[in-house]
Amino acid sequence: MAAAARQVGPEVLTGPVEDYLKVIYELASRDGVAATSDVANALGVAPASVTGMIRRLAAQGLLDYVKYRGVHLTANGRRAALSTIRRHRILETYLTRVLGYPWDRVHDEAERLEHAASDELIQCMSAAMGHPTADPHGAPIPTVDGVVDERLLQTLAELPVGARAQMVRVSDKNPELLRYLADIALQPGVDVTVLARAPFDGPITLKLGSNQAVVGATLASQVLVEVASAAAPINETSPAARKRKRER
Amino acid sequence: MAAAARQVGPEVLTGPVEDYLKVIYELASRDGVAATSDVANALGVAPASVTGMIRRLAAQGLLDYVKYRGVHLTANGRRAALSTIRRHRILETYLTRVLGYPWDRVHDEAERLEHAASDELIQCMSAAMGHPTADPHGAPIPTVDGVVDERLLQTLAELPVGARAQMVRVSDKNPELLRYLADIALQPGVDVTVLARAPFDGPITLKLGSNQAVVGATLASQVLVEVASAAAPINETSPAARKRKRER
DNA sequence: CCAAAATGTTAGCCTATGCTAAAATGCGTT
DNA sequence: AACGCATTTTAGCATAGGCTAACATTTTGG
Repeated sequence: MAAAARQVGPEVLTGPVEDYLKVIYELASRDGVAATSDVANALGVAPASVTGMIRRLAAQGLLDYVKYRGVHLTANGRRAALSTIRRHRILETYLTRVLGYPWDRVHDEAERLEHAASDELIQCMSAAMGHPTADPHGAPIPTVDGVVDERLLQTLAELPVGARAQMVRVSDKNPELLRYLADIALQPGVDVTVLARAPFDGPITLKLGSNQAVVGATLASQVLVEVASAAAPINETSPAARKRKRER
Repeated sequence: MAAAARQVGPEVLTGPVEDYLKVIYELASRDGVAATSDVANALGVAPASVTGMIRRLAAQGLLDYVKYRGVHLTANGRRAALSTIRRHRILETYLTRVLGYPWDRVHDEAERLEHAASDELIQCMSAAMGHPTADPHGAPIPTVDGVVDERLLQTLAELPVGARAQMVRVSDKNPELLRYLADIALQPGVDVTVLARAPFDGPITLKLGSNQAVVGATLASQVLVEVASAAAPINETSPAARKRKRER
């Protein structure tokens, strides 16, 4: 037996196991359950490998598994997943904010470090930054006790012409996209106004500060925003978000 | 196949492989070759496991192996080992200097992170500290091109009464020892004078700044020092150091 | 409502790393 | 020079994680 390992209750989690739990958490928080093929796809492994791993994880009580029906995490599994996600996001934030690591590359680095960094170190880094609540891509950072903001957001593609919103979040997994977003200054925290939309999912014209940018529908659908209505309640679930949830 | 991996030429090095190369480098730089049982001991694995791994590493051209005669690294193996050691020591230094991580615990943390951190990240950290040349325990940090100060040092136990020296280095592997050294303020950089020595490897009385401390022979033999002669040549090899080399 | 397509699981295999027990080798001492 | 002890290697096996090919089940479209 080789691989680095992490304690969780009496159990020990290897790097690959942490990766499985993480993607299952993410898939299942969208759809309720994670499908074998989606997990395989997210991890870049064969579906058969996922079935094998899932059986081991179910035996360890980290997830519930009904053959042919997908999986979801148990309380233990969820706790472990959130711990890994916390490590990942604190690392991304630290690398970006403190070390000036380029934001399109922090993902890969954090992806490896998250399995090696102790919770104590992560706590150190978090404290050094004044305990940030979101990573550089806008993803919420779970607390040590596993509390995380799971509110659903609208995508830029859903906004009507004239809408004003704040850019909140984008996936950290696509370096080219991230570099482009940095180029046009469309990053978490900035204000966006939709100036025009071409029909049939055509390009969307945006006002970004004093500049304008025209973005395609593919890009727009990856950018999550929060409509700039006066004092939006923090746990508000928008109609569009509910719709998205049902549809997946 | 699981485990994280690192590129080195066309080859890929897993965490365990990096660990083997590291301890073989350290053992062989003392004795010329590393013995199977010493490697097994250093890594906490069975001797038979070492034999197995050694055969794979020899096949990959990372070390030279003569059955029953021990191993030493090839140029490739040495390069890989120094790269890992560099990562380890930069990490230790960064954790201590920047994050205030306790010096008796940086070893374990760095031991895991060294396999996950990219050379790019390590370079970032090194730059952020102004490219330090020694880690918090006084161990020299190899440069990116694999140059490292390999000069041999005297131990505190070897100093005659009246000698003045500078504490240079101590192993990072013993947390209790490190905590105790911090307690008595015997850390890299401080000046030490030997005030008295009891016979038969008895306790040694030291002057440390304005304080005194009495240490046992076991501790003294783990603390490496440099005699405070006026302007010691940097590559000087003391008679005592040569003697140590022969004896091992 | 049923057959084909899509999805998921099983069977059998591979590699890396580890272990124990037994056999082989090297070395210090007489 | 040889014997016995310490060291090292070999043989055989285990576990985690991965793969492909074949089989099973679910979903979907006619």
